[in-house]
Amino acid sequence: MEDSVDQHVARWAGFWKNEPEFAPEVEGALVRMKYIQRWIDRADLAIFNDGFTVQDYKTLHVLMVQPWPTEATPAQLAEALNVTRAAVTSRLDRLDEAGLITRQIDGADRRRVIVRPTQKGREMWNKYIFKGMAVDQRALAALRHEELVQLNGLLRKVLLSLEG
Amino acid sequence: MEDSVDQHVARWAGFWKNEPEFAPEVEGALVRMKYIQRWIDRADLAIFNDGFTVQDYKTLHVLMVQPWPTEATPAQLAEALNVTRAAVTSRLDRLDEAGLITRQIDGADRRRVIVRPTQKGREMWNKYIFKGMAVDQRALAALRHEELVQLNGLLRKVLLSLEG
DNA sequence: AGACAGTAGTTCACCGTTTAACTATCAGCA
DNA sequence: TGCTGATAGTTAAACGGTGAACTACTGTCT
Repeated sequence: MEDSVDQHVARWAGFWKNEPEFAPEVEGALVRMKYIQRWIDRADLAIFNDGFTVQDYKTLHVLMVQPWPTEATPAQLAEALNVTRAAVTSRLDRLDEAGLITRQIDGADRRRVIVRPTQKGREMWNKYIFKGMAVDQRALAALRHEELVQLNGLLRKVLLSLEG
Repeated sequence: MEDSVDQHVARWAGFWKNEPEFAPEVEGALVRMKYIQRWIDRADLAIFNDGFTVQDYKTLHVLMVQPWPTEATPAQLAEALNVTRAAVTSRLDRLDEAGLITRQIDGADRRRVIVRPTQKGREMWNKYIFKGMAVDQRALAALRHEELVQLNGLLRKVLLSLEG
């Protein structure tokens, strides 16, 4: 059965009939990933309707999933979030304001700031983490466990080549 | 062999040992897709170093891959680009300024604007389209053709369930 | 010890996007 | 024909991000 991407790709193939640079399976796979991502982004957005934004959540999340102890520097968070340190500064300002995290200057290296979740921050994270995972599961619900393993195998192969 | 995502997921699994809501294969697959997407975004960014930006390109691209005839309304472009119509307006202002597209009021419905690429716009698109596809191919170069087909099969299955 | 390059975080100006008005137009209906 | 509600696109203010300057601090080399 055909999805919307099959139609797109078929149309593009018309343009580039004789172009070896056009690989339908490559374009198809990437567009599909983008569509799935988009679907999840929209579903995630619907979860956060109050003052707590999806950026706030993601920032809190990368902090919470740090290896024990649960703490990180702004630079580490910036790397994990794929934003600049400047952006992290303003996000932390908001989280700090809301009492969800604390910032403490590192005694051993006074340039560094150590960010930690407060109790309230942990609770806020807990409130949303399962909703987020539920969205993810709904997104991939069409695949059986065996197919998920297969998918991960293929994606892992790709990622290893990019990371190497 | 393990990639970086295996490590992340293994750590998360520590948190949620007994939580049925946490599905390692689901989280793994989605994070991997995100990482691949991120790698491509960065590579794409490197292609556009002159005044022509990646947004300009993407806007031109979704216009060019329209079914014949090559024309679209701002609203269609906004949908395809996943941005608001307001954002499209400002993008089109730039493209118009640069002489890459034309805007013409639809005679049949004078609220509508029909956007078309100029000859110069077509040439600009042609200049970059193959570079973009080369990046895409490099991203998935680790997979053989047979594996790409398999990957598309799995992703198609997902997308069909989301579109249905 | 003092100079100096390097690093962590913040601040600031700029840019693109969003959200919310606002204008112009269309279609339906009294 | 003239309301009325809906729709397409634009405009304006607010927001979040980037990149570059800036501050504070560290570690090394002489």
